[in-house]
Amino acid sequence: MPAIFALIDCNNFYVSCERVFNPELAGKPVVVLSNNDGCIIARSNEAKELGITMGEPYFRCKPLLERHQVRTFSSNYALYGDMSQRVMEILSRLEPQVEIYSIDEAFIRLPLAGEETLRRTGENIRNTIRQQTGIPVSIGFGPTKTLAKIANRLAKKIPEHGGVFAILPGSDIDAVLKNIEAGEVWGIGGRSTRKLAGQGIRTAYDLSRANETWIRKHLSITGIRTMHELQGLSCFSLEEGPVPKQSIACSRSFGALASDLHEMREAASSYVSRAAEKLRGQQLKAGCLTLYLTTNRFRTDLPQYANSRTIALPCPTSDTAELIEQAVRCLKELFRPGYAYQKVGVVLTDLIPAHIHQGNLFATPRRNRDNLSQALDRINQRWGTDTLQYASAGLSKPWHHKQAMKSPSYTTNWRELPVAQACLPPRLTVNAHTVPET
DNA sequence: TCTGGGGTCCTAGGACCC
DNA sequence: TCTGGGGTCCTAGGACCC
Repeated sequence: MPAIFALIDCNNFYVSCERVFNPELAGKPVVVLSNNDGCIIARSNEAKELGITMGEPYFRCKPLLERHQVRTFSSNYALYGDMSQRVMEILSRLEPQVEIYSIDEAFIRLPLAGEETLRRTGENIRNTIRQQTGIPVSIGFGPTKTLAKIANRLAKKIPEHGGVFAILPGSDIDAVLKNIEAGEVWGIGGRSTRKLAGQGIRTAYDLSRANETWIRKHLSITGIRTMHELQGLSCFSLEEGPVPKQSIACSRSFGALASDLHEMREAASSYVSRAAEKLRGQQLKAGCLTLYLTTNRFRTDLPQYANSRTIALPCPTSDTAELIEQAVRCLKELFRPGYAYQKVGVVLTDLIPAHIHQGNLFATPRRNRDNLSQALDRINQRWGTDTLQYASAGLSKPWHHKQAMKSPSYTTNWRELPVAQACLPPRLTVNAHTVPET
């Protein structure tokens, strides 16, 4: 049966999450900053209109933000992650075939139908999500994922579409593609855009009619797929169910540049702990650990150094202590005194399911500490991150990143629940903020 | 002074095998 | 003087995504 794809995309997702619990932000310019309050990663439409660009360093646009009284937030991933889960659950209730593509996007696949039917389906999804979470979404339909992405962009960009737009097979797709720049196409980044422009390929339409041999040579097989998708030939299928991860990483920029091995060791231990927690959360073990460190590449006035080291673990593991031990070994090898470091990070790879036990003939067997890890995770889930942690991660954490303007974790922390006030009879106020006895 | 973090896929080239 | 062909695996680097 012929099918059609739809892309459901939350509008300005992080900003919308902040607005759900802070209605006075509606209609005002709002931005959300990256970790460490480094740069802009989400903007409300009002903020976009002020000319604030994606990825712009905060310190550079700060005067503009202040001049226009733009409400500025540090990123609050506990909130965004939880809101995302709610949106995806609703979508999965409404539609049988769903692929969660990112924190704020999902593809669905549904039987091909007429424009009116699709519009009604789209509006129903849009209204249900809006009503049950407060998050506004846009929906684009298309015969391929790439075309659904373009339809979504148009649903968002042109207010007359009311947040839902369909590109139907058999319709005048070329006319739509002629108004889309090549660089706006999913999978065509900055480098490819420049290469294409050199060949006079400027629009999505041009790309759909380009010379395949040239595309194959300069944009590889992925470019060919994108080209076919623009022609309406589906090359990317719907990935349902969780796709097993190839790697799990954790890294942060320091709040201030660090040149002390002891501080770096604490940070590395802390990131390893987080990565190991994720690993166990997905019932995986890692066979390989990479540690990397780098100075601040923007500080050209300072000496630069970046390096990484990868080691195969004696046996695949998810044990925090063991991973910390290996990471610290790498760190000591990589660390050079005399540099101001900006970041250290850890990547776990060669992931295998935790229930597979592959021994190593030459390694000294380790005590199985799965029970310890489980207890650790349960305590931290129940009482909050880092209630219990390894001492090597340090307590004062001077390297910790900035997060000066974070909103409360409204939906994931009992102590930060929003306060609802009912003022029914005069002078009687009910404060519904409850904190469980601990 | 201050510039994020976590992922995926593809390719070319080297090393190695028979 | 002459020096194959076919294949795999690994890695680093590039490009892209949100």
